[in-house]
Formats: sequence, structure tokens, C-alpha cells
Amino acid sequence: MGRTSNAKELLLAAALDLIWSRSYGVVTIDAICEKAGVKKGSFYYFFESKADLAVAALNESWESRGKPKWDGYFSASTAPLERIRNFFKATHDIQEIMQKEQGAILGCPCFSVGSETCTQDDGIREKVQDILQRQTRYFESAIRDAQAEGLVPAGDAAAKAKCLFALFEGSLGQARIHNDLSYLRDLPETAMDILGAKRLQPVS
Amino acid sequence: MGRTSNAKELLLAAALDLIWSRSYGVVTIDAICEKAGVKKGSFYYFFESKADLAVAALNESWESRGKPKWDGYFSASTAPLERIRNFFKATHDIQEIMQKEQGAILGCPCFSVGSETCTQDDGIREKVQDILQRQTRYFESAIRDAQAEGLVPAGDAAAKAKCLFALFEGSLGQARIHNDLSYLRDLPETAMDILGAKRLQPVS
DNA sequence: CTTGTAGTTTACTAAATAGTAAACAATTCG
DNA sequence: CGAATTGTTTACTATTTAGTAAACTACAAG
Repeated sequence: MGRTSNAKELLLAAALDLIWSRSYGVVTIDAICEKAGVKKGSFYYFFESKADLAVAALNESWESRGKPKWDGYFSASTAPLERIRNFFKATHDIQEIMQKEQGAILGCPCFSVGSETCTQDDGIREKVQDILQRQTRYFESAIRDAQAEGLVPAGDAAAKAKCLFALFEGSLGQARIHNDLSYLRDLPETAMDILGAKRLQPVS
Repeated sequence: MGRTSNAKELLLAAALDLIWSRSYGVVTIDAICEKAGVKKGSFYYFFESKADLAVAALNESWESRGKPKWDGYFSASTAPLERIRNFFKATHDIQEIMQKEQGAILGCPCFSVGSETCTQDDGIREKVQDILQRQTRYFESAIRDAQAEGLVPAGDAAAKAKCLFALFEGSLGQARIHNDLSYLRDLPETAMDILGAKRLQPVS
């Protein structure tokens, strides 16, 4: 019973949008409230602090948008190396759309916010670590399947997954800093190189 | 003539230290002044703004510490692939020392600050782009030399360099977020995989 | 229709922060 | 020495920001 509201959702969306396009530190609670069209009193009704909101926004974004996407790309019904290639291809295409629509390549909010706040706020750091580790496990699982099928050499799948993930986030970071899509173009082939997958045209 | 001072250097050092260990956005001019032991009036005597100081600090850090190091690792008197392997090995070792001394792996200040501020401040973005592009060229040059010596397959050296740099920055970012050195351990071998360098024990 | 609950709004305080102006102090060159 | 110059300090203002308290409003269940 009582009054109904979508203010919480509006605040989560506004926060993610502002923090992603600018940065965590530069975005004020007032700015988030203004963008959401919600008064500050209501903000403090739903959240304790900006950090609290950021954690909730990252979580909400992962659960409702990120996870379904990753689940799709890394579906077990797709061949293991195809999952990885498709994912990296999609990374490029999604950021391409973002550049066209927003005028800027914004990369991965989780990684950007994580790098910015990890020495300052434990709550955000833990949530970011959690999401990034979940994402890395998609790679890990696909690599294990590829190894089981003899598509790539055996080895430490977890370590390889960390490398692929580093390539992924590093490329997105460069694309963001330079606002340049070309940093994302070779991702699929580079990933195959890292995994030691046989090329169509053998190297030597 | 006139009064002498090292306040400018103190401010540059304090700013880099604080911004690197925390973030650009969270560090105030007052905090930088306090850390440097310099009054705010003096700050504004030397710099126009925090962004102005940040640009100067990044530049100073690159010129006096970064560039000499990179010049050393990528010396033409070292074999091309050795340059890259040594560099990545050193990346690990330097961050290991940092973790022991400071309690945290801080990664690359240029990339962190760049990702944080690139949509907000043109001055910082341009300086960061400049430094990152210079660094990428060290890879590019080493890759070209490796290609000329037949150590790696021919191909677009600039594109490969971007990939190596993405691996580098992505790994540092993960190491920072998780405060975990293991993200840096496989860098040398992964770099060789990306370049298609022949392994000691061939893959297949 | 009334009552309790969920959410909203306004108006405020206290603190932090950027930025300035002008008097003051040290250094060196003529 | 004594200007001219370079850097320092203090004390200040104006603004932004986080955070709060309490009155107010809409809704839903009984």
C-alpha cells in the first residue's frame, strides 16, 4: 500500500548515464537528481549516499542489460571459439552505435568506475570486482570447452581468460580515451592469437 | 633574480602522487597544497587550475621518469622481442615493488586519469593521448624490427602495437582493481602469442 | 471513506571548495 | 646599499555540495 513511484529507477538510470559519460567523481548528487527529475529529499529516501547509488546502478545495469547479453554471446549452443569471436565483434558494433548516437565511445562503465574508485570506496570496489569476475568466467568456460574439443592447446584456462579480459578492457579504454573505433577492430583475431587457435591461413 | 623556490616541483610531485593513488576527481587543490606543504596562494601563482597542474604533472612524470625507462627497455641494442619481453617483465616487477611499498597496485596514472577525464577536459585528454601514442610507438618500432628479422610474421605493425598496448593497460587496470599481481604474470608470453612469435615448444 | 503507509517537497544548515587581492619577504643585480 | 623581481602568506568571498527535518500528498486496503 501507500504511494507508488518510479523515482528509484529514474535515479539508477540517471546515475549510470552520467557516471558512464563523465566519471564517478565529477558527478554530483544534485546533478543526478536534476537529470532524473527527482528532488534530493527523494534521493535520500532511497539511497544513503552517492556510493550506495553507484553500487545499485552497476548491479541493476549488469542484471538487466549486461548479463542477458553475455548469456547470449556465450551460449553453450554456439561453438566455443565462435562465442568469443562473436562477443568481440559485438563489442565493436555496440561501441560503434554508441559513438554514432552519443558522439563518444564510452567503453565499459564497470571497469572505468572500478579503476577510478577502487582505492577510495570498498562498496563500489567489491561490486565491480564481482561483476568483472563473473564476466571473466564466461571466457574461462568457453576456453575450457575449446580445449576439450581440441580447438586450442591445453593450459591454464583461468589465466588465459584474464588475458582475454585484459585485452577487452584495455581496448575499450583506449577506444574511450581516443574516441576511436579502430582500437576495437582486430579484437576477434587477436583473441584467437592469444588462445593459440589454428588460423585459417597458418602463420608459418 | 628574485626569490627562488621549489614549490612548483613540490606541487607537481604531490599532485601526481595523490591523483595516482586516489583519482583526479576526488583530489582537491587544498589537499594537493597540504601534501606539498605549499599555501594555496602559491599554487595559483604557478598554475591556473587543477587541470593545468595535472597536465604539467603528467608531462613532468613522463619526461623525467617514464621516457628514460622506456628508452632503456626498448633500446635498439636489445633484440626486438627481448625488448618487449623485458618491458612486460619489468611492468610486473615495478608494480610488485609498488604493492610492497604502498600497499596497493596503482597501475598507469596516464591511462587511469585519461579514462576518467577524457570526456571532461580537453587539455588533460590531449596530453594523455600524446603520451599514450608515444608509448605505443615503442611497441610499433620493436614489432617492425622483429618483422624485418623474420622473428614474427609480416603484418600491420601499428595495429599489433595497439593490441599489445591494450593488453598492457587492461592488465594494469585489472591489477589495480583487484590489487592482484597475478594479472601481470603472464604478460611476456601473452605478448609473444599476440605477435605470433615462434614458441620454444611449438604449439601443434 | 478513513486510516496507515509510501513517497514527495521545501527550506534549511554546515562544510568544503575554488578562487582572489594585497600586503609581505627574500633574492640578486646594478 | 636599494630597486626590481620573484615568490609567499594571510584573510577573505562566493559558490557548490552533502545532508537533514518536517510538513505535505497520494494511494490502497479494509
